[in-house]
Amino acid sequence: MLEAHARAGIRNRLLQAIALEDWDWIGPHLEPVSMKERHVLEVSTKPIPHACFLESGVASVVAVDAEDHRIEVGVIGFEGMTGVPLLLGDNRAQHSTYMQIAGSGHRIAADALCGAIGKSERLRALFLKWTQGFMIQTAHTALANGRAKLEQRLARWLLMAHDRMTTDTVPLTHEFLAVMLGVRRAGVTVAIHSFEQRGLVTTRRGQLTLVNRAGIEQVAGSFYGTPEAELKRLFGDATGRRDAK
Amino acid sequence: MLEAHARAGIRNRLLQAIALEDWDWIGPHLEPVSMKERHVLEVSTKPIPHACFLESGVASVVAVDAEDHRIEVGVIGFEGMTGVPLLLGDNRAQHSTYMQIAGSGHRIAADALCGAIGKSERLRALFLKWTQGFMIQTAHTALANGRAKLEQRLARWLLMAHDRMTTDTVPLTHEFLAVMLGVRRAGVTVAIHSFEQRGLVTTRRGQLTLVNRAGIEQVAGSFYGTPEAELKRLFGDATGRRDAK
DNA sequence: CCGAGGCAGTACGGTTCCGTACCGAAATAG
DNA sequence: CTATTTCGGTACGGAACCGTACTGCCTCGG
Repeated sequence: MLEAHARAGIRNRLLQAIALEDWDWIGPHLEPVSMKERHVLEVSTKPIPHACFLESGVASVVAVDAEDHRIEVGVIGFEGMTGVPLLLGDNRAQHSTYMQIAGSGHRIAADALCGAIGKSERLRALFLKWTQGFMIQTAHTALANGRAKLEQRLARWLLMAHDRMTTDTVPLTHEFLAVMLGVRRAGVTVAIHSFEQRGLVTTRRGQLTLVNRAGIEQVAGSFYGTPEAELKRLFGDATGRRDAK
Repeated sequence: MLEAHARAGIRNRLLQAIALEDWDWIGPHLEPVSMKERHVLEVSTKPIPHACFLESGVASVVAVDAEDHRIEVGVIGFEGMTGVPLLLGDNRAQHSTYMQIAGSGHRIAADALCGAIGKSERLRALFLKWTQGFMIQTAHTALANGRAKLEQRLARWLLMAHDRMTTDTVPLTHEFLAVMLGVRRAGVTVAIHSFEQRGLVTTRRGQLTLVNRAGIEQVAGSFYGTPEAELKRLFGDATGRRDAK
């Protein structure tokens, strides 16, 4: 539960963008949550209990098929929300969603969210705009998966994670990066090693630090950037790609 | 323009699913269109003039990036509609959309569509349900692009096209199939040749006929089927995967 | 009926990435 | 402080697919 006066500390871009008149539909239903890495938000084929507006951390949306092939189809941070199907009138999760990098946020019960967007047209429009941004990200993930090389995809992933973090260090093992990208763990190791030798990142066991963001952007090329630019277009410059340091 | 009494001949699943009370928001604004292959419906970065409810034919939604990498991220036929961004409050096309297989349908001006979903809650819910189905398809395209082999992806594409056609013959060159899948033209040729030798398809210059759909489904494995099953779940058995013959 | 252009078949070296596996090093638990 | 687990580095053969290119055939327009 979060009263109107508590909005000041909010970092989530979607909550920030809620009009004052709409806040009462959402704020009182928000419940602060802190989530460790691998915390599960949605399970494929099961009902979605809550939507979550992240304040920090990064969530992964992972598509799964009947033979258990998996791949990440989207990344969500403080710029957005989980539970997109709820916005489209579906209460079942098609994909699995879990925290890839630990963080916190505010969750709202599925019913409360559906009620809110049923009451306020403006609120619904805001969330649907986010849905549009997320769809674009998924489409460009499909593009990268089909056309980009491993190094480009890894660079893209690191940049997307970095956009959603306050530090430059990604606390992830090669194994998990490999699962996200749908490639071999060993392939990730080699790629990271190459990045390191080029001075783009430094590594320690279980973590990786971006030291030359511009260089990583160069590796990713145009596979990174379009969804970020579109989010800016949809929401204004406050959201989207963070400037290189 | 299509009056209420003209609904009888409609084959488009979404138009069929419109409640009688809602028909007046849509029907009078519909304009019949016939479109050849490669007819352009939406151009990346430009405003979307119309949404289109297909009666026949297949449209491809193709994501493009700044360096002109392209790949198909979705297929639309008589089960759905083009112009998804309009439903989410965005009037710009992020992707290019064009007819891959010639067909006909009914189009509605962007303004009229937005007006209609603004007036009828039920109508909006219907179209958003389609949006959800389309998102699932895009996500599974990302999955297939990242994890499936060329033959599996080709099989998946043929099945998705077949679901949306009334004949078993796909009038496409290897070149265009290759563009959709984001692979070499020569790679498609070899894969089709393999299909042919296994008795799954027959080919002529510029066209390909499915003769053993079950066999093709076996090749695609679980990379095909999930979005189709979800569409069934969302809309009932009338839509979705067509039974094998 | 013939010429031009589009399309399919084939080839070949090269690259990327996979599947698998092994080992040492680093963190963690007891 | 030691034992156990997890993680990263490395290796190797092989499969999949690429980029490129050449050729012959089919189809359609004239």
